[in-house]
Amino acid sequence: MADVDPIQAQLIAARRNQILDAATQVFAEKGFDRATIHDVAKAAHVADGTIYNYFDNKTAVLLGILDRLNATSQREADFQQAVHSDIHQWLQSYIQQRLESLTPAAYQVFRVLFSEVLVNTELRDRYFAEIIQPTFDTATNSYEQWVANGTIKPLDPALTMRVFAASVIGLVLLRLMGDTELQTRWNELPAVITEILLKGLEKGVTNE
Amino acid sequence: MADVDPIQAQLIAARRNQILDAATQVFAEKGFDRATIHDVAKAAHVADGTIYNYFDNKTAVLLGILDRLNATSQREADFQQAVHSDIHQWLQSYIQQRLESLTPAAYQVFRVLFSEVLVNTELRDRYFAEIIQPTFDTATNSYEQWVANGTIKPLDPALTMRVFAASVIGLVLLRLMGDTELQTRWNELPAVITEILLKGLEKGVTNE
Amino acid sequence: MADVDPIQAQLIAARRNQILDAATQVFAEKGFDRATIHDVAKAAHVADGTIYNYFDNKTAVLLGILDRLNATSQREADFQQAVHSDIHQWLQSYIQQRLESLTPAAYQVFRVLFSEVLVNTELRDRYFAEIIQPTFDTATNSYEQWVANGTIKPLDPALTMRVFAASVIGLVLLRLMGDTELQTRWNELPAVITEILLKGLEKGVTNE
Amino acid sequence: MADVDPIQAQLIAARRNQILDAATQVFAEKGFDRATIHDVAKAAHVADGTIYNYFDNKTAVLLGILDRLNATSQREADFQQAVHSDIHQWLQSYIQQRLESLTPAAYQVFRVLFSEVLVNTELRDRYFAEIIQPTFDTATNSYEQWVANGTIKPLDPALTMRVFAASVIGLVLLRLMGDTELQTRWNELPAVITEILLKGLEKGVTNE
DNA sequence: CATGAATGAGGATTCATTCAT
DNA sequence: TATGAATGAATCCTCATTCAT
Repeated sequence: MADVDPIQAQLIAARRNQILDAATQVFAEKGFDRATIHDVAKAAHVADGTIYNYFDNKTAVLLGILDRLNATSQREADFQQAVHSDIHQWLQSYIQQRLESLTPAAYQVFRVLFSEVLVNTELRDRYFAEIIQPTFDTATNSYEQWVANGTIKPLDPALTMRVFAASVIGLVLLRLMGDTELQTRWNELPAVITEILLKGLEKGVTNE
Repeated sequence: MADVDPIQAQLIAARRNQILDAATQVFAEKGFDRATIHDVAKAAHVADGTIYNYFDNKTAVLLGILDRLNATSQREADFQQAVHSDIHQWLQSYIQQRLESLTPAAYQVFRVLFSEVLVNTELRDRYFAEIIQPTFDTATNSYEQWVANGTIKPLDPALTMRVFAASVIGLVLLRLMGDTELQTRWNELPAVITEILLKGLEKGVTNE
Repeated sequence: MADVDPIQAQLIAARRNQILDAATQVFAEKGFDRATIHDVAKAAHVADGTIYNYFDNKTAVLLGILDRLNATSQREADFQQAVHSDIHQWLQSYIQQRLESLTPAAYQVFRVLFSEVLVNTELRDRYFAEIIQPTFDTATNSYEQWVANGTIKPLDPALTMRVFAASVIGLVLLRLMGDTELQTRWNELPAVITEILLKGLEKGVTNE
Repeated sequence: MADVDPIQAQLIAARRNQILDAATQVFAEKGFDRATIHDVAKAAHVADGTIYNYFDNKTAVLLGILDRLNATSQREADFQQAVHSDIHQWLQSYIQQRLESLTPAAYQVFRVLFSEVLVNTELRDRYFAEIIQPTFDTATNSYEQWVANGTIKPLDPALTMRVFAASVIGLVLLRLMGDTELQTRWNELPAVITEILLKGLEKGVTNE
């Protein structure tokens, strides 16, 4: 009952992650409801009961996946702060991050999360409050600075950022839905998106 | 035992639709797996067993929802054909249709469908083959004509159309995820999207 | 509501038999419980509900099969009476009747009946009281006459008759269980049985 | 994860047998289909779900009963081998075994088995291939030896052995059908059967 | 009488969760 | 802590039966 045994804590964290990795995989393949705790336990190479030493119940495992994503995007957001002064850099960085960081593992996380978020009010509220909303707030902030800079058209920041985010999220969704074209040409996308989005926004280009 | 009694057929179709309406509602609220046949039956004001007079099993009800969507988008696609000659018109029409036609009922359909499609391989394949792929094929076709017309930059058609579609689908997804900003300002979007997307694509504007 | 319209009565009887024929077939193939009323209705080329115009419930259909068998064996028993004076004739007649009359249809009746009788107390009691017991009583009666005649060893009549009956019933059972040897050589059996049973029973043969 | 933990294995076997005992009892009383898993679980003093830790489904429980019978008769058959040289001994042994070993428990097994075998093709095939056919093969073999010995009439072995078996099986069936006469005088039967069957078969007696 | 759609009780099966070892 | 057998509530689905047409 040592309050904080660092070795112990690391072991616990490692086991939690082992279970979350397995759960992500399994949930993505079968969906949260069709996947059983037994499936997850098997994939994590532990006994069914062991899962309950680390999570209160099946739903807590799902929230655990969300929490890890949350922590990850927090770290990424912090990183963002530093490079948001220039829209070109920011967009580049944003799209790179969102698209190129879509490793097979992350891929699965979104599969599970999008799927559940759509039909699970509680999860939806948490996901929106913890991940989406902060992202928009930061982005909108940056956008207003770029407009003030005079580098960007003074379109409505909230809606414009949402169109930006939507195009990226939408591409992820289309890929998750099985679009092979996107899968094979994924790394060509940043250039195309930047071309489409920016060339219509840069002040100097449109105003004669 | 008449092969096709038209009155009988209509009654059957009506009852099927009654069940599909209820199922759409219920599946959207709870998710496909968490919703029970009893829930659907109650919402449709029929007995549990009645569902099975019209559908082989619970999965068939879900596929029934997909089939109706399929029929609907088929009709819409036919309508599209007529007005695709001009990109302004087409984009207007496309975005209007996708965004403004998002009635509360359609809204629910997408909730269920996106959620399931993400984690259900069979459904994903059907959805992609029957709805997404044909849409892309038609759109890519139109795009190539506009490029030939000289009204549009010669970007890669496949990827460009996907960015277009993604921005619309992404907005739907963000709204389904509970973004209140999008919900309240939904009808402002077509103008914003058109502004962002087109101004970067029209040849005369960017060149020179 | 005519009390006895002979034409009507015949139609009703015909329809009842049509249903019982179908039920016999279906019950024999799937077993009473696994067979559904719908199965029977389909086989009888009537609607499900029609069956309930002729029988109170599913069990009553089964009892209807028993009743027909009952009537048949009653007629056969009456016929027996006439020819029971000589054991050779009687045995011949008995075995012929039981074995050779095992038409495919009758075959199915026994399948159903044996199967259900074994695990259905009510049916068992009725079957025994209405068919088996009377047969034994008649047979025992005859046997005692043959003993009095001096043509037969004075073994215990009740047990001996049961061994006789058992050998016949047992052969039917073995055949119902799928013994192909019995199936192909079924008509050789009367001779073999008679040889085995009688040669050990005829007084003159065993006593020097 | 030891491959075979003998203690564990014994516990599992014990629990399996506990369930099979209960199932035999319950199936015999109500019939396979009318008996519910809940009935079996209650009789076995376990929860419904526990049954499924030991058997794939309800049918597998029935097959488990068959398998135990199979194992038993295998052991009995081995025992038979030793004493089959003399027909008197063999018949004595065979009838003793078949009739006297009809304990109340075995009694129940036959009730279920006969009942199901009659209307379940899959079970019928297995039962015949695994139990009946081997018995006949062994018996026919012995019979041919006795004929060669000159102690027995050269009747057709296959049919004769079937008449033998049929008389025993038939008696079991008659008893299962509720014949009280057989029930109370069961132990007199071996003598009667032997008398009837053998006296007609022994060469010396009939010839001359 | 014949029909067959509607009913809903009943039952096989699954699976999250507990807990003794 | 790790285990996995036991549990029983929950759910899909079947099917005997009814009844309006």
